[in-house]
Amino acid sequence: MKKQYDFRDIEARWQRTWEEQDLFRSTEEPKQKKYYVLEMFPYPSGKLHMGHVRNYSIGDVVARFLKMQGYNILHPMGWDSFGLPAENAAIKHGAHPAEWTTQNIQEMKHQLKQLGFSYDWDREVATYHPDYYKWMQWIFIQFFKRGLAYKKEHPVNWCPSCHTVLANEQVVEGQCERCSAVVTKKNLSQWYLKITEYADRLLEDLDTLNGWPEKVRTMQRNWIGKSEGAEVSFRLKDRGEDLTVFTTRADTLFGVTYMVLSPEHPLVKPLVKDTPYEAAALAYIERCSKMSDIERTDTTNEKTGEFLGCYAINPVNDREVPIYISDYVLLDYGTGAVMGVPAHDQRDFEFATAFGLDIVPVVHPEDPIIDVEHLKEAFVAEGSMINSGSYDGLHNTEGSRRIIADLEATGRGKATVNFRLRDWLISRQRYWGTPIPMIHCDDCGWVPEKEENLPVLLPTDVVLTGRGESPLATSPTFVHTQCPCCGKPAQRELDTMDTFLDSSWYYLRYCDAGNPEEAFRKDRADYWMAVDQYIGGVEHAILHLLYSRFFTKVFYDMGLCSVEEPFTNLLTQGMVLKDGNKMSKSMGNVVSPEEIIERYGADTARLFILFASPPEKELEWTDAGVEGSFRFINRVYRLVEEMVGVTSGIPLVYRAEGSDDKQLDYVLNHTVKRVTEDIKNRFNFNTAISAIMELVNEMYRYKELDDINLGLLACATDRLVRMLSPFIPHVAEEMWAALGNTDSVYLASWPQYDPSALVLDSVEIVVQINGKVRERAVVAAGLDRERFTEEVLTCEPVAALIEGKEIIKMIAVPDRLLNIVVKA
RNA sequence: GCGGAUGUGGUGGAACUGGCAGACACGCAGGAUUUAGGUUCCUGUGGAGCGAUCCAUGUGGGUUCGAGUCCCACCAUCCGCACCA
Repeated sequence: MKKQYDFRDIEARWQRTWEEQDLFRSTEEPKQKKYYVLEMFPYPSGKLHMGHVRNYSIGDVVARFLKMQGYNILHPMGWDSFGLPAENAAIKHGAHPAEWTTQNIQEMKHQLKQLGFSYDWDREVATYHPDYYKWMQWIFIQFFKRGLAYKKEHPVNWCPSCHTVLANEQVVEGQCERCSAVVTKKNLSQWYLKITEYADRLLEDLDTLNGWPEKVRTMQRNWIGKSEGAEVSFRLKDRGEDLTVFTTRADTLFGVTYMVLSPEHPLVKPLVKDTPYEAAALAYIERCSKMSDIERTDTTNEKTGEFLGCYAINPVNDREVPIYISDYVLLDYGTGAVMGVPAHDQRDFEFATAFGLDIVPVVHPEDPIIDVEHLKEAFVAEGSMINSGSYDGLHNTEGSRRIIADLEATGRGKATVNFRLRDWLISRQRYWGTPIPMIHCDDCGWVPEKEENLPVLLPTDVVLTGRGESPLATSPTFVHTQCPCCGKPAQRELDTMDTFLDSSWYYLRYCDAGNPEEAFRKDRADYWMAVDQYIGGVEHAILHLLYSRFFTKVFYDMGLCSVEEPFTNLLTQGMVLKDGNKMSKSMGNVVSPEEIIERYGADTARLFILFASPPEKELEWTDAGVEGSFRFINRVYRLVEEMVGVTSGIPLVYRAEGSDDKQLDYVLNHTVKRVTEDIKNRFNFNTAISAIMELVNEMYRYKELDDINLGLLACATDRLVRMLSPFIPHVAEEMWAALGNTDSVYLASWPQYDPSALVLDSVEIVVQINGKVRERAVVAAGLDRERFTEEVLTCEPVAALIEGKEIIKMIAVPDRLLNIVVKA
């Protein structure tokens, strides 16, 4: 151990040693309790940013701590390596996306190693590797075979100038981000996964995820958006067809005064064909199709629409109501059609007001202040039914039930459930993704590639221009193939998969990475799954986490794994800020991990990040704070360096004799207790570190005393280094070795505290008069309520305090306080 | 609009079950060491007041012997969803 803290030497040396010893390699040990720590794998965009460092520092503390607690740890890392940035870089610089990606992976892997994270690199996965996407394709085929993948027409954002499909993020204010042409819509046949079939389970099982933040669970609940109601069929006047609507308010059926269809509803054009209303309706539809989604869904818009010149007949009272189209009705929710009840729905109220339609109240409020006959806004609360024939007088929730039952009896309606969640559109008209392993044959339709032919390799002979529909179409070798069914000439699917598929099962691949025979062996997945602690940014609260849950449930149903939920505990870490703002190139406030590692070393970077803020909160980056963490490491280093000289050869046993010994003994054991609990129960690394700082301060005080107990000091030093090792592993390793240990501190056990050292002889307590602190007193610890009160009252200053006062009552909390309530 | 969170010194944050508000650190001030600066070590540091004391956890109420913590109302900021019938 050098006299000076030389982080460059220390960090490089120990990283090499760990690698040589294969220290972080994990294997299945059926007899040992396991713990799977997972951090969200990065997109290899170039270099690590501070958000990554924070994410992985948190995970590394958890992994190293639980390892020392005796768990068999799985702590893997990999690369979410398909995606648009690589493709864009390729178009821009002419390099192949694979080259760009591989280079970035190398760079970032190097940085991760520089930070000393305890990853089992033998289990590294990269989604762009054929060994990985082979199994991605296999999984897709299983979904297809189970009826969970299907094709459907869907409009995409289309830039008429670039002749290409744009992702939503590439559309800026309705214009192409590259050429500013006005973006239009184009219908393409695309693949979907039937996540809606799992909507109920995805919703219900959220209740079992107690280890998730409530915020994330709520976000998922809202995203799934279950609503219970009924479908009601209205007959179209003078036509044989029905118009079916979805409503959650069947109780308001008697208040229907009009109907609205979404402009894109398939019934609209037939209804107006060759009528005087056709021209206006088509013009309105045209206008809507040109609006961006943001414009169209702006709730502050005035309600617009067109009358279609026809009527629907209300099944409950045979009333004829006019039919409109309006953009406030969405095609892909419910049936794409709505019954208009202006009295009890604010949107309908606005529409009826704008078009001069009747407003018929059918629910009477309990609140007499509201005049239902002259509403200023829709009345949406509960009440009793009026103007509703035989249902009058019923409470509206009961009325709703009865109306639905009666509609079911006459075949005019049925109770249904609707979800906000839509099926997952997974087709991407991109190159850099997993090819969808499907083949179209004129005779057999869509058939999957034979499993023995997987992977369907991503062709390299494509031309990336950023133009055209699907880049794979430019490959001369890819498109044409034979039908796996009948052997006739057939064409391959030219789209690739949404990269969210790749990241929906990578945590399972880690359990059996590199297996050439299977996506993952069941017994291995069963040993490691579920992930005990998942850590990542809250930006993935909905999509990634929902898709992963969906995949796990499908795998469970297929018998591929035994858990229905992939992530038992979830920690969403806060953002890293600088000067109160998110670090970004445009703000010019980016602090790069590189420069911090270069200047202070990885241990300082990790310590600062963990100390400055609890993990779920935002973290404000400050140079002074980094400086402080660096100073603390130096302070510890000097202390241990001195201790190595003083306590070498001293056995780690002691008896605390005097009050100074007892004080250090107490602080030491108390620190072990606090640090253990702060890490294990709360992930409050900041308070764990501050507790260690207090121990260090105490040790500095103690070592200067005349009469010191070397066994105690040696023991304190040993515990100190163990406790620091999850946070600052390199320097801890250096100190650990200097203390005479030959195995890595990673393999050492986590210290235990001695409860008897925490029992104090006496305690300082507080004396309150009427709840205000008036005096302090020292009394024996561990007294019962009566003896405690007696002791305190006989203390001299306390006796003086209450002299001449009339005591009404006393509240005693032994070992803490005595509150004396006196007459004012 | 709906849902969720947050609000404590000059700053980051602590206070876990209602029981000494401000742990730990940053910053600042002073002292020691040093030729000097830096480093290191020590001391002090919420505000007002000479003082005993008083005032302080976004604001206003309430419950309680006692409230940063529990309840009600409000304000501010952030995040998510947003014409979902």
